[in-house]
Amino acid sequence: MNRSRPYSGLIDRLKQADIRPTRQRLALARLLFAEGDRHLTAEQLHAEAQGADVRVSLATVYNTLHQFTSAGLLREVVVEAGRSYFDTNTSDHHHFYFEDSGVLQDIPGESVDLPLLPEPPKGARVKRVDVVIRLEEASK
Amino acid sequence: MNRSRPYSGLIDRLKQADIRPTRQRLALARLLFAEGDRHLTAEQLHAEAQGADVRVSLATVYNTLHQFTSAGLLREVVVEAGRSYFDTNTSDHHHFYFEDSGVLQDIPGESVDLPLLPEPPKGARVKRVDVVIRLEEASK
DNA sequence: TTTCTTTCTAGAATAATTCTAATATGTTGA
DNA sequence: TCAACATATTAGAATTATTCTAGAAAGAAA
Repeated sequence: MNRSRPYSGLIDRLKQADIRPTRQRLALARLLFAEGDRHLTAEQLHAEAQGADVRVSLATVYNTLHQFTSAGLLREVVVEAGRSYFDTNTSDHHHFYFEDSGVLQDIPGESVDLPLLPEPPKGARVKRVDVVIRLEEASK
Repeated sequence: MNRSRPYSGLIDRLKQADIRPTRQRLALARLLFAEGDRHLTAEQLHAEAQGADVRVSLATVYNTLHQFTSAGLLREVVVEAGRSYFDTNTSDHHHFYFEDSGVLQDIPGESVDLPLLPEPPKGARVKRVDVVIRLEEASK
């Protein structure tokens, strides 16, 4: 990464996705994509932005997350009613979900396979397969 | 099923689950378990109850669905942020989700296997594995 | 610049769900 | 059976996550 132009890569990334690289979209993109794979809710990203002195409204956070998702820069993962996580890893992969803490985590590698995927019903096409392995404290 | 004692089986089922078979719980159980596997939201069950002249409040529908779920009579399935489905099939199985219509459907048989289930992280135990195959209209 | 379009924002609105506290029902023991 | 207690039910208020609205601000184009 080039420290002197921290946004240049992101600007291109947004442009390629046909998303105008505005101040707040860039700032959010930076928080999201700066390092490693992340799984954040809108509230979490909003809080993180506040902490980083990036002033964005929650509505913009939602808008941006949805735009990024439609553009394929993020993937939305639903593991709990009433809360959406946005995953910066858009490749084909699955998740561990720690029910006790609410943490969502990628399952590394190709360690889950679905060799016997059933035929989709007539007239329907498979859009995506979601696999969530729900975990709880071993002591329970 | 014995038509003259439509509740007797259900009463036992609730009692075995340590749930007091009250008027409204029985009525809801009847709607839920009368036939085949079902996937309902609280709102849907509430509406169905109204239609069947069963007067229950929405709060009771929620309470009852959660009690049944904790007792293992139902399984909660989350496929969309902000909406919970309750599945009367509690055996190990997976789902088709028709995104266009919001219909959730069991995948018959054991047609999905997970032969390479990854090791759960230390200190965690697998509580459940959820597989949702998301479908959309083939024409899209 | 000037103009036009898109984006951003605060705050209101909505939807699903949970909470509250008053009332009703079910259960138990005399 | 009925009194006494525990548990359920209810309407409506409260909460939470999210979306909508409409005016202000910023970006793009000429």
